Amino acid sequence: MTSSPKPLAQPISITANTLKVACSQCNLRELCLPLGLNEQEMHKLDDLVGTRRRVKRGTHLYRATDPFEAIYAIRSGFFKTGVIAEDGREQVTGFQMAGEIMGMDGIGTEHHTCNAVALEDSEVCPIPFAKLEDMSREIGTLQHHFHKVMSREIVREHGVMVLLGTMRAEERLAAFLLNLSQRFSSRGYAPNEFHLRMTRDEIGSYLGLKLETVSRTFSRFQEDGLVSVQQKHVRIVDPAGLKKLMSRNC
Amino acid sequence: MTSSPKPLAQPISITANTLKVACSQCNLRELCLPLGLNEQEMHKLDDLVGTRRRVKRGTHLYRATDPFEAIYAIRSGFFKTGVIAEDGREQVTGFQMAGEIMGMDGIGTEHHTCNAVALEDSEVCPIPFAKLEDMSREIGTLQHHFHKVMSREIVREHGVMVLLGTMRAEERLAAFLLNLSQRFSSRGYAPNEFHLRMTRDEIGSYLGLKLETVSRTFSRFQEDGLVSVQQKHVRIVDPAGLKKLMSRNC
DNA sequence: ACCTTCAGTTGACGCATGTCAATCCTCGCC
DNA sequence: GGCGAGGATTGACATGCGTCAACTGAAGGT
Repeated sequence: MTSSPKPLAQPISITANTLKVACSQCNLRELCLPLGLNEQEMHKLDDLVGTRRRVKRGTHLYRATDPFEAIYAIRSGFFKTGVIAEDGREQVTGFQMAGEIMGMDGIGTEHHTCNAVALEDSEVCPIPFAKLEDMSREIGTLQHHFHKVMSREIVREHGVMVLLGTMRAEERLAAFLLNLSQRFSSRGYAPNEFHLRMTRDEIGSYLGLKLETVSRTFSRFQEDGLVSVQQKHVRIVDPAGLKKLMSRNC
Repeated sequence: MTSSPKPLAQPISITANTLKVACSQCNLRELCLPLGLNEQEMHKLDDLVGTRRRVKRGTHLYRATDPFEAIYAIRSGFFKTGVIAEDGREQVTGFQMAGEIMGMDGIGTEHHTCNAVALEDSEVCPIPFAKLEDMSREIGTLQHHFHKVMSREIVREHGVMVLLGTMRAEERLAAFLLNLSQRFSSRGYAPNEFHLRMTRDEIGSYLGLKLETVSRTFSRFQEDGLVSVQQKHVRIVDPAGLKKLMSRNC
């Protein structure tokens, strides 16, 4: 159903039975924390990253209030992060895929402030944060790149604020699909055909909509020939049409 | 009209005619970047921070696409930050006051991604970012505190996402007022009486509402005896009532 | 002090999205 | 292979907020 991954630049095969895989050998390194490091620096990073941790679908990688010790690079799989307000309302704050970094919300308060849940069986590389700071003091490239990663998270959230603050349902869903498409694409997957890992309810929470509205909007897109949807399987038929939809009504 | 500032802990008088004022002498240091540094480290930081820059009301501190060179600590005044989507829609992403740090959105792309506009005559302390990274490699405390500042920005934005994604107009405005109240309070100003520096339109943009809705909601709060509003002057009459409003209807 | 301009308030009305409910579809499990 | 449960779809109806418009009030400049 889902398209198979195409290799990224310089693919490197990994022996299947080693749980600990070095950054220097990881085919995600161009998307992940090691970006920009030279050979020697990358090997130092290998020592930093802990052994990989499997997270089964539906289970938490961390929960709000857990003590903060590490950030996590996603080696494979798919996650959602979300916060729960005092009164119990839940808001999905993001969906994360391979090569992305999670857990930076915990630095400020020494404990996590979101929940992170695997939406499919996944693997993460824990990066003990105290050690990351130590190594950042030695390797300027690493320090700078980590700052970039955090900054981009801030900018990503600005984008979500624009979405939630100014867009109508159709525009929100179009923006969501195009964003997923772009991220799958940059990981070597087909940009226009993919499997949604999350439910309509989770999409709705992320987009500030009710699940019924998400479902109806998908149906409308299908009627209009923009996408073809069957449950969680999505094919973007008319990417340009989706883009145009987002810039109308200004 | 507005209450006068009460001194923070350990107030230190500043000679009025020096434009460059050291962090070590700044009465905002407990709120700002130097937090947690010892005497010696603080003096190093003094060399890092550039001369203060005045920003007149209504003018930009920086604009989206400006090359990124420094982050800014607000010495005095009040700012808004916002992004403009491709199609021209504007979304206010935050309001910043003394002691807060702005500009971290620019790290990831080497140029700023928001606009920052002074809502009253203000002063900022520019912190050249390359130098901050250099010094962070020497002073672990500074490095760690900077990471905390960025992390808290991420968490703050999560809060805005909850607001925009799940709250109704009344709840949004109540949350907004209580947030301002808390921040004024921690700067030594009266928590329950303050002057809004922004227009109804800017509040609306931040809260994902139209200015008419903001205005109507203020009026309703006044009828219900929660606040007393006259244009930009706000007095919170019943803080507990506002808080209760936010946790209803879950 | 007056005028101009911009911000804020208020009302009437419409629409997009939420709410409630019934039904259908899929997938995993026995 | 059939069954059960949860996810998804669709319809009918309700409502909160947006839109449009008129009016009021405050601030700033000459």
